Amino acid sequence: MIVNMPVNGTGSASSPTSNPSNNNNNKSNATNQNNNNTTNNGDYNFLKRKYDDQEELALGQDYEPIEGNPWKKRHLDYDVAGDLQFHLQLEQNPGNSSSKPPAQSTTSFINDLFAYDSSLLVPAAAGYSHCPPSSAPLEDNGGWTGGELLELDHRYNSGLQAELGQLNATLPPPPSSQNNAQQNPQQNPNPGHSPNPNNPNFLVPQKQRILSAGRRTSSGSASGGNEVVEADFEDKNLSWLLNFKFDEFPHLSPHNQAHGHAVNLPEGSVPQTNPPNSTAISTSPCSSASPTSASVSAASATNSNHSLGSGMMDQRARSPKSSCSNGAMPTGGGGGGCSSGAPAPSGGSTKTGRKFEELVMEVTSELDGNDMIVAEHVVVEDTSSKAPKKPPFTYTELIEYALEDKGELTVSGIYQWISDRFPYYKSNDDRWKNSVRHNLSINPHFRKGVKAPQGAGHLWAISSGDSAENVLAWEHKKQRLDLFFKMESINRERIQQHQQQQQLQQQQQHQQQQQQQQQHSPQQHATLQATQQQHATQASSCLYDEAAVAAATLTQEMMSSGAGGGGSEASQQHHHNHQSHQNHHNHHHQRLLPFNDLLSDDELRKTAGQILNGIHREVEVQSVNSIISTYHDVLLDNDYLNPIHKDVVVTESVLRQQHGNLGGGSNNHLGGNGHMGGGSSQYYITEIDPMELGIQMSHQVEPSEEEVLFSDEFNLNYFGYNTGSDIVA
DNA sequence: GGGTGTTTATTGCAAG
DNA sequence: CTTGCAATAAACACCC
Repeated sequence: MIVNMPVNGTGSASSPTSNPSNNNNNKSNATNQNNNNTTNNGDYNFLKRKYDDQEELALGQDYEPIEGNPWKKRHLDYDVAGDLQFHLQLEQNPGNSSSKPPAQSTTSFINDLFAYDSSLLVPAAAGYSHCPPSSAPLEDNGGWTGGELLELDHRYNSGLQAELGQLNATLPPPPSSQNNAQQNPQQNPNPGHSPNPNNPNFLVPQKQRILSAGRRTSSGSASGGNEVVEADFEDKNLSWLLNFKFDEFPHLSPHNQAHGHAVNLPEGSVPQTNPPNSTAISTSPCSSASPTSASVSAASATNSNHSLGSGMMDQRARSPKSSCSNGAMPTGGGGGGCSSGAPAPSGGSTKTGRKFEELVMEVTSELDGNDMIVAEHVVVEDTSSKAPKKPPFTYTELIEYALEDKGELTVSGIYQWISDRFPYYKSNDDRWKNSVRHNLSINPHFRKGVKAPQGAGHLWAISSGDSAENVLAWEHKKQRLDLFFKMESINRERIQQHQQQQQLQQQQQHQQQQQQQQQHSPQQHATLQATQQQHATQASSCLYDEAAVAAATLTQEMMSSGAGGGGSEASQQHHHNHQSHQNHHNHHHQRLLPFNDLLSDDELRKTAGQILNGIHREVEVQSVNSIISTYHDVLLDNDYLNPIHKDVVVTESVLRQQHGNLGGGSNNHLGGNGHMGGGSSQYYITEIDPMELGIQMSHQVEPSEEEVLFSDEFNLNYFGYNTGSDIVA
């Protein structure tokens, strides 16, 4: 790894990493470092000692002061030797000690897509049924447990990892003969240049999804996928998608949003109304949505060859291993590990056999409100008899949520934030707090800021990281959190419905019995009434489980912050009466989602372009491998952005000739070579001439059909092997 | 003394 | 089986 971090004239405040004494594990030295930190306002130990001796960053060189989370401009380039050089530059001076980065352009864009996401997911497929209907009795193993969420996350990532593996094969070789990248000699005719921006295949998946995202709902049956899906016709070069324009998606324009970005729905989709069965969809508690997600050294977090990062990304990619933290964690056990050390480990079961697609559909169709069949499959979990379940989030995530939400918090503030939202951590057992402190210390993702105004301790914040991958990674995490509360909310709603049904039945029975008892003893009637009252009381106690409290807290906080700016820590702690807030869910959702920092069309387009182009040579990476893993990991892991079937893309990109219309198309630039096989539907370019777009096709000589079909992993993945298989997420 | 911050060690799990 | 990670426990030191 070769890292070059030139100083860019933005101050010379010292940093811990510039202090050689920090590179040891001597405890006294560590303490000294802390002392030093506290004397310097901009001296954050964002690169912790644990990793100092592991990373190969030029620690002796000057680092930028990270005070105020300055945006850093990362630049990737090759040096004369052909090695990748990682440049880190400040785009602007840090303003003050505030941890919130000033710019949210990228985030805003991602937020658009994120909000967009809910309308992109495939409606519930008819016929699947893996859960008891809503009328089923409450069961302990029903509902969405943390394990399920993890499972969902895992399956989601696993599928994308496979996709990533195929995509990697399409990446261009590095400029030199070094073997630090996966190479595909068929690609990138200009190996001497920066790797990815000129490689259309590298970019297409994202563009493709976004393109289809904007038009999916108008496609109708285009995603049916009955027809034989054939390899993309126009070579492995999918640069035609560069024609993609955001102008086609007015809903992505901030000018079309009255108050920030509401939940954007693609054209033709039904605006979300709060369906009778739907519940308050928790907005993100991290409304600020600062794109400061991953480690300041995102490269470290994504470089598989180094353990510099704490594994935020890895953790996400391997979320199942966090199963020890979910509700299905093994009970009992002893000692450390993932066993019970937490306050109240609860039982529960996982549904590992459940298909990811089903899970996604269940969750997301609640968002759409279009298919309440899905809601019928969401099982209610009666949590009244159990201690709060451990949330399916790692301590790192919890801390990150807290810090992203509040910007800066003391340790006690982090405690408070977590315990406010997760009653699991309300326990008197403070062992988890030790873990929180431990995480803060060892995880370079968190940085210790200035001393707290009062009391002991310091303010903690997220280490800066503005790269698109970090933004997307954060969005992914945020979505997970939203998903968690969402499902808990749904679960809670179901409990209520169930109780209402029960009460209704009881009332009916009561009336019937009353009629009957008019002919019998009045004493029996009184006994029956008492019994029914008792049941009703027990049922009502089911309402306020962990999720209820958490969701209520979030909702109230969102409402207050949306009305008058960010509330203080002390103002967030009202947990009651959450139901009343649900009635105003939609309004809150629009108002409170972090879409306030709007961009102009040009900015939006530019930002989108940066993301789609792999940040265009400004990717924070340490090697070509890192480019691959970083970019793909994040973008693909966040594939929820555009889970659109290729058919939709092809059809709506005017690349498909309808059944029977093939052949003889005068606008077919590729003529008869467009035939991609014996299938009944064929893809070929109709009106878009890549050359007109200034796109140089990778094959100047038309390849053979077989070559086109089988030489490109991307096409195989996206256009060859997925016949009729809808990509759900 | 309690809160905070750091470090080390251990354990269990999942993935390779 | 190895490795990496998260969770947990514990010790220690500093600060208020």
